Amino acid sequence: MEEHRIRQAGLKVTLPRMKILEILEQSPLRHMTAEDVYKELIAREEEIGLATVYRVLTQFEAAGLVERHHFEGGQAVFELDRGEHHDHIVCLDCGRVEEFLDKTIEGCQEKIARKNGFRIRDHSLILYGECQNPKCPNRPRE
Amino acid sequence: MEEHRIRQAGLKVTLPRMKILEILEQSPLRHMTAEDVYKELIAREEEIGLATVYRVLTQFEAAGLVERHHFEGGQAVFELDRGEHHDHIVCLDCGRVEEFLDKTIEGCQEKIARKNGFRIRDHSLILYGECQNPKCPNRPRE
DNA sequence: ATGCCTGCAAAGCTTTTGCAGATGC
DNA sequence: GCATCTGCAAAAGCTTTGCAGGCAT
Repeated sequence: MEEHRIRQAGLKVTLPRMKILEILEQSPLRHMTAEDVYKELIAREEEIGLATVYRVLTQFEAAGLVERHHFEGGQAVFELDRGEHHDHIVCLDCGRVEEFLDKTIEGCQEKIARKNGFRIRDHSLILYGECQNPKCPNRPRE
Repeated sequence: MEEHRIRQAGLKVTLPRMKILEILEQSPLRHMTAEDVYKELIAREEEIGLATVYRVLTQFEAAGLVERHHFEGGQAVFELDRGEHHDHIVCLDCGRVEEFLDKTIEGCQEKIARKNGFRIRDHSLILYGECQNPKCPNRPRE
């Protein structure tokens, strides 16, 4: 349950934190912007400010509870860290996000880092394309 | 020369465009922020506004002359498109950027896209780590 | 009781835009 | 000459911060 994970992160268990964690766990969108979370709070009639959403998400990130990604489009998206690393493939038309993990690629990255004298601390791999979902509006971005 | 490439992009050949393209070609930094370009213009005593730098870089991007990347840190970086696709490895301590190309990874990406029913239009692979450069300040980011 | 949290409003940063004058073709 | 371009300043969009009051422990 949320309470424990928040306390374990060294944070006080407060209503905003509980609610935000709950939303991240329950939402069908696994990748949400701060605005998305905020709107969902509004929908649930919670009186929590956008600034708090940002603060809490940043704290959760520092605590390793969530990951922050920078997809195209300026807004950061947040995703609950479920412990399984993966990369992303994003549809440029409908915004759908799929996750994938490729052992070969992960291995190559290590090799490349070594060859360049780097110790990898993190990486970001995002594929952008057009998905074949029939419901995808497949409209070119303006 | 610059003149031809600008005209070919369907843009009028103007002093700001020439200068900006020149800077991108001459700078030892292959990855520059708009601010970097602007500062270099100042250094060269050109009276070109930051807004123009952004406008021109965006036009160059649309024309395929430059690529825009979003490394960590909020600012976009621009890089002359020299025709050879590559990915990036960025030092979190000193900001140094190395380029690499791995055929295996590129191939895997295609395979992953196919498996997920996507047609890839673009991708972004950035490794973040610590470089072993003796001059690297190797200080942890605050 | 104390120190951490929150809401609000204001500020910060990067990037974009409106407009009037300037410039390339 | 006319459309495109530029500089300036203002606006926009996302995110952070200051502050005074509120809440968890």
